[in-house]
Parts: sequence; structure tokens; C-alpha cells
Amino acid sequence: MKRSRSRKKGDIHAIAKEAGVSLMTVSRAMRGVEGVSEQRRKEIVSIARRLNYVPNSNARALALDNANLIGVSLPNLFNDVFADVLNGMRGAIEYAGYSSIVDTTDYSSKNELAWLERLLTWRPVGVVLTGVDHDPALRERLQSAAIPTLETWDYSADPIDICVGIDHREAGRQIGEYIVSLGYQRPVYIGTKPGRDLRAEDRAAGIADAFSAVGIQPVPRIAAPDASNFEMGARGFTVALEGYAPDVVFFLSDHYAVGGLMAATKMGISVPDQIGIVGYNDLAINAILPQRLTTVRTPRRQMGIMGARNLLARINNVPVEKAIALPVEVVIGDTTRQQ
Amino acid sequence: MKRSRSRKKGDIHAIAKEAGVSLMTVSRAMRGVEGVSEQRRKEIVSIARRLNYVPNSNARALALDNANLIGVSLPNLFNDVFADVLNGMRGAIEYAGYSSIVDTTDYSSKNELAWLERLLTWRPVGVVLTGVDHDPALRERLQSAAIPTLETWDYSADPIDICVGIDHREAGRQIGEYIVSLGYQRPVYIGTKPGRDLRAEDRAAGIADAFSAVGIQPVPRIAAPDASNFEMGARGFTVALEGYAPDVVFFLSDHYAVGGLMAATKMGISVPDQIGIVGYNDLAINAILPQRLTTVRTPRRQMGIMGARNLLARINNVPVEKAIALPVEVVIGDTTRQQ
DNA sequence: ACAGAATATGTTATCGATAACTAAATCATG
DNA sequence: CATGATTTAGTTATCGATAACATATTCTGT
Repeated sequence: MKRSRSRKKGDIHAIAKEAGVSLMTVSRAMRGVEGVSEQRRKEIVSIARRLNYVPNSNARALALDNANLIGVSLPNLFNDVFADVLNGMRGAIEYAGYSSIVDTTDYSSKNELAWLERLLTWRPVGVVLTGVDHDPALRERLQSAAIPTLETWDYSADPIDICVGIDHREAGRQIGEYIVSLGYQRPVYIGTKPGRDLRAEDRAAGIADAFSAVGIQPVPRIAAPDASNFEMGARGFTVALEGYAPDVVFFLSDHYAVGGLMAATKMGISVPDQIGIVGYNDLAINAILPQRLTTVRTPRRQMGIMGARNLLARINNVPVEKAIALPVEVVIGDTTRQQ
Repeated sequence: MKRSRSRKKGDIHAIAKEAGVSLMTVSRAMRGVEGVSEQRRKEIVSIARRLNYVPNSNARALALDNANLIGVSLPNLFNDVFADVLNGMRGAIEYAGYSSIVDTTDYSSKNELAWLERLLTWRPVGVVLTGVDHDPALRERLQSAAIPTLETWDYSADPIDICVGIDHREAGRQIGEYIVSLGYQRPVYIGTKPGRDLRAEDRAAGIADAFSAVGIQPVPRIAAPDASNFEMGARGFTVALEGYAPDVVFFLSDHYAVGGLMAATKMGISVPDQIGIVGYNDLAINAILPQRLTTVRTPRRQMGIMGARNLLARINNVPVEKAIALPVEVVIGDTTRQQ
């Protein structure tokens, strides 16, 4: 014995000795695997408890070359949007006996790649990514490692592995068409700086599609300066009013839209009489606004649950649909004129 | 060789063979530890890259009996409050070369205990808990395992190990005293059901302290029925108006307060003329409200950073203060009458 | 040019748990 | 009651990486 083998009296050997059985018997007993008589199992489990036994997942994962882990990457946690997706997902994952570990990328595909590299060293059984735009190396790495991978939130017909999401361009088109049908003619889109949130840009493109179908184009896009989501909406709104004369303003999300709506209130601009406001996501805050936003309801929780289920199926080699686009729903609120 | 040893051509042995050196040399080279000539190191690293080597953290953690992991438990992720704390913390943790894994407990100390049990099997070097109220077994487990533990958000003079937080009762007292000084006399507190959020209850107690000091008591507490935070605020507000005749309403958090404020707007109740509204946390949304909330600014990000630093110090056996209470600041807004 | 220091590299035992294989004990049935 | 089928339990080799110890090689200063 070279290394000082200071057994903290808590490992599987100690229990085996105490119980007068072999290692394997303890291992089987602790895992609830068959091959141990009920009586012995109880005995062993009680000894384990007494000795304060804490199983070593590292050893287990090493022996099995696989941890019961599913890695989840999100852009950030400041956003109730992803929290909804995540909560749905976690339930399903944990119910199936896996653990999820979550990390954030702050909308950077470089961060995302770095995160994946770290994650892979832990030998996860599955990976969940937000969105479908990634560093090219990421796709390659996942496929060469042959790890079941779910892309969610966004939709792609050609996912890395499987995908459950929303077709954001189509969603943009839907809300765009509704707004067009109300007779609006001078739209502006307020989002974040180009390249940061590609889903939002898809939506903007969908909105532009709808307007260009009736001969209105382009739909100017305004990138709000960095701040909290609420503030970006408020500031973007101000900028929009200064630089254009919009009759309707689309916002990247409800957060932004709330910012815009409040800014309008402050400025004494009447909504929807003088200007229309459109959000995205139908967040919880919408339920308590004096005027409910016209927005798009996204099935976030459902997306999380379905995504997780499909991923789990994939992990267990059950065939699943490669790519699923969930429908969204236009929510008619009080911040746009009535039909 | 019993088991089919299908080396995926990517482990440390393969690299060693390819490079014609021993395992240890590869291990040292990969870790950037001294004991390898610069030339060899480069050679080995390039071979590793070529073979698509992915280090196995499970093996590493097993060999070292310690993973570079810090487990973080939060009540939930729906809340920008904890997101702020977390972001501050993560930066510091990652900067120091550790990884953090986050999980949520949904305000249940039973969940928290279960989380800890799972976490411990991974042999983390440190643990972060939100709040100071836990299952008694949790304290014992952490102390007997001698794992550096940070309790944050809340303050306790007798932490499990170390603590960086806010004295919520004191914070409640401060805002309470300010409100008292404005001449309000019929306060109501709107929170969640008893036992769920103990910090919030501390705040309520602090507020009550302030009022009872001028002979006003009790401060009725209303528990809003479960819903989103915004909605709970809105509904609680309605209940408060029906059951009492408050001249000022304290809310568990700004989320709630925004709900209340919006409800007031809807009902045509003028704030602060007819009623005062007080929040907690000074969240981002406050910056864009038509009327800024009177609230309490909590140093969330700073708390995360300082907490992480202290925990890291603790992990490295550098002595640190056992318990730190960070100061809060009353934010004078437009939702209470002026002095 | 040579002893002792410093640097570079190899050998071996472990970390804790598990799969695969083997062996012993118990059971069922004609 | 004998014998193959079941159940229960033990033995051994591994998983991939690392610390500790041992050895070989290169410097350094006099």
C-alpha cells in the first residue's frame, strides 16, 4: 500500500466487510438489482446507512463508461422563456431516472462549443441544445461521438440528431399576416444586434414576408443598445419613433414589448389608437398588464416535455421522428386595433 | 481480457502508444503539468487532437477522489433574482477553474436534501445553498462530510459553514421605517403561503417591527393563491382591498408589486394618491415602469461574487469570515407618497 | 572534467464500482 | 429421492487517469 489508504469507513468495501459478504453482493444490494436475497439486501442497506455510505458516482460512471447525465445548454437563465422549456424538460428527464446538468452560453456559439467539450469529458448519455445554429465543430463532434442530441426551441429540417421546436419564420409570418389584415402599413421591428439571436431574426424575416406579400417593404429593424430586456424594448421604441413613423411596432419578445408599452404610456402615446404594439411568447406578465399584448403564444413547456421524451426514446434506441415543428398561436390583445 | 476491450482509439493509452511514451507522460502533458519537455508536450498534444482524445473526467475524479465541481442549489430559475446571484457566482467559480452545477428545489427542503444526496455522490469540492433554512439532516450531512458550504441570499449568524447574505428582517425593518416615516398607517403585506418562502416572512416580520414601534399592529399578511408571481401580486392586491382598507401595500417582491400596480391601474385606483405600493429587490423591470416602484435594492450580483470568492477561499483553506450581511438600500420611487 | 542538482520520463498501485464468469445452495418435479 | 433448473453469492479483470516512487538524462559550477 503506497498511498495512505485512509478509507473514510464509508466505501463499499467497508460495508462488505461489516456484512461479511463480497463486494458484488453489496453492489447488487445497493442498486436493487436481483441476485441478492431480500433478507440480505435489507441487512446490507441498513449497514450502509449506518456507515453513512455515499456511493461514488465517479467510479460508477467510469466502470460503465457512461454517466446518467443529460447536458442541457441554454442561452441564459434571465429569461422565463427558457425556464419554461427547461422545467418541462427536467420533469421528464428526472422521471426517467437521469440527471440533467444545465449551463448557459449567453448566445455565444463559442461558449457553447467550449461547454460541450467540458460536458463530453463526463460521458453524458445525451445532449440538449437550444437553437439550431452552432459552431460547425459542434455538429461534427456530436455526430462523431454518436451522442443522442436534441435541438430545441428552434426548428430545423436537418437537425444534428433530432429536433423539437418552433418554426420561427413561420411564426413571424403568422403574426405578420394577422397584423397586415388589420390594415397596418408602417411596421418596424425591434430586436437585438444582428447575429446575437438568430431565432428572433427568423421571426423578423417572417414578418417581413407577410408585409412584402402586400407590397410593403422593407420592415426596418432596430437593434436596441444592450441593457435589460425591458429597457431594450423601451429604448428601441423611442428610437423607432424618432427615426420612423411606424403605425405598428413588433418586438423581439414580450419583455421588450412591455418596455415599449410602458414607454408609450410615459410619453402619453395612446395604444393602440396612435400605434400598435406586438410581442412574442405570451409570457406570464401579459396576464396582468392593463392592456393585454397582442403576441404569439409559444408552447414552451410542451416543447420541453416532448423534446425530453423524444431524446429519452432516442437514448434507448427507440426510433423517433427526426424533426418536429410545434404550432404557435396568435394571441389577439388590446395593443393592436380591432378587426 | 474478459471484456471486449474496444478502445475507441481515443484514450490515454492510445496516445501513449502512438507517441511512444508512457501513460504518465501523456497525463502530464495533457494537464500542462511540469515534468515534460516542451517539445514532447507539443507532440503529444497534437497527437491527442488528431486522435480526437476526450479526457475522462470520471476517471480523473475517481483517481483524485474529488471533482472540480461546485454544486449550487436555487429555489427556482423563473426568478431574475436568483439569476443575478447565480451569474455573479458563476463568473467567479469558473474563473477559478471549477465547474458549477445548478439545480432547483422549488422551495422544498425535502427536494434540497434529495439534491444534496445526489450531488455528494459526485464528490463535489463545495456546495452553495440558497437560504439558511434547511432540513436538519442536510446540515448534519454537510458537516460530517466536511464539505465547504456557502449559504447565500439569506443571512444567519450561525451558518452551516460560511454565509454571505442579506438580513431580510433588517431589510424589512428599514423599508418599514421609511414607510412609517411617510405617515402610512394601515399596511398590508402580500406574500405567498406560510412556510414556502421564509425569507419573505422575515421581511414581513421586519416590516411589522417598524410599524409596531409606532403602535401600529398587526400588519395583516395575505397569501396569494398559486399562480405566476405577477398574477399572485395582482390577485393578492384585489384580496387586500376587499378584506382591509390599506393605505399602503407591501409586496413580497417587485414581481408581485408590478402585478399589484397594474391591477390598481386597471381598477382606476390612483397610486400613490389613494394607496401606496412597495416592492422588494429593485428588479430590472422597475426601470421602465411609468411609475417607479418604491422598493429595496438588493446587492444580488455582488452577493454572488463575494459568496463565490469566500467559498473558493474556504475550499483552499484560506480563512474567511464566517457570516457576512450585505447592506440593502431603500429605493424611493413614485408609488408611495413623498416625504 | 566530474560530483551533485535539476529535469525528464517510466513503473506500479490505486481510486470505487461493475460486468462477466464461476461456484455453491436451494428448489421443483417425475 | 435424484437431477437438472433457479437462485444466490463470490472471483477476477477492468474502466481511465493519477500520485508516489524510481530511474535516466541533462545541467552547473568549480
